[in-house]
Amino acid sequence: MESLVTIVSKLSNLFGQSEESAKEQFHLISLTHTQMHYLETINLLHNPNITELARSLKLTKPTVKVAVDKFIEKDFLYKIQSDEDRRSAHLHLTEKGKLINQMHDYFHKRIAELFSRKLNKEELETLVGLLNKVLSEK
Amino acid sequence: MESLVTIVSKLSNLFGQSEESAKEQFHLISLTHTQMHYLETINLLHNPNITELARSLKLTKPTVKVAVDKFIEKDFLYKIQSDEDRRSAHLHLTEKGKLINQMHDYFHKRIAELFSRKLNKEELETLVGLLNKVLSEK
DNA sequence: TTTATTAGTTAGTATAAACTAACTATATTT
DNA sequence: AAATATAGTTAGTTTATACTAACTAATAAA
Repeated sequence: MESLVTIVSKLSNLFGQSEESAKEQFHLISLTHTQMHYLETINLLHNPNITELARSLKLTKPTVKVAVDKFIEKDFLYKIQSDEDRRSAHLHLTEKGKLINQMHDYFHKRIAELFSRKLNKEELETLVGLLNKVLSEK
Repeated sequence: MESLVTIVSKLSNLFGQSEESAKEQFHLISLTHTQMHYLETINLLHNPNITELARSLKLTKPTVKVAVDKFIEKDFLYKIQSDEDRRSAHLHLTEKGKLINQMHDYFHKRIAELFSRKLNKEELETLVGLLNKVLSEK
């Protein structure tokens, strides 16, 4: 059990460092952790309005409004007015905003590559099977 | 290969969520990500002085000084004047400051428990072996 | 011993990140 | 039609996070 906890700790560090390095690679160092979280959440929610985004982030609407305005200013986001409800507008990621997803994909690929490099085909299949079991529901 | 990247992505999410939930459990939600990073780095460096901490965090000394003063104010850190060099002081974590490490330990244990719950003894040994191989040097 | 370097601090500035209170305009309920 | 609720905004405030420039005190080099 002791060795398992140690491995989890090392794995956690690997993920953290790998994400940091991917962030550099994609020239996203200027973004704070909070800002990354905004863009990730907008991507996850699929063009939310400000109310939905604020609820998901557990922040107030004025707080989110200020942040969103800065993203629009910096060309990471744009708004589209809703047809159904003219009070509301949906947030969309620009190409620049989508960089964050690409960065995540890259970072996951890099770790997958490390796995592939260290293990042979058979070992890799075993590992995938076991991790799938760990990550399965319930 | 596709499935491996998917698993890495899920694993990454598991780690992220697990850390968030551990942070709540330890009443550390009031700390920002940046502040967590300070305390983690101080722990890692083992009682650094401000110059060493600033270098490691890649920030200027005045920036770090301001942050450290707030931590001292809030009883997360204390300073001990150096005997060898009377200009310098070493930073120490208080019991409250050490909560961050305990939180990390807890979060790693929780993930280790999930692994143990989903796999039998034999599978667990195989997984530990494979992950060790992945995490080995070079 | 004078000079240069180093550790830490102080002061001033800028931006990010959060809040509450109060507002406008549109939609919904009564 | 009038009252209520909702989406978004504006204004004002606080604290965190970063910087540069300039300083004091102690140490190391010339």
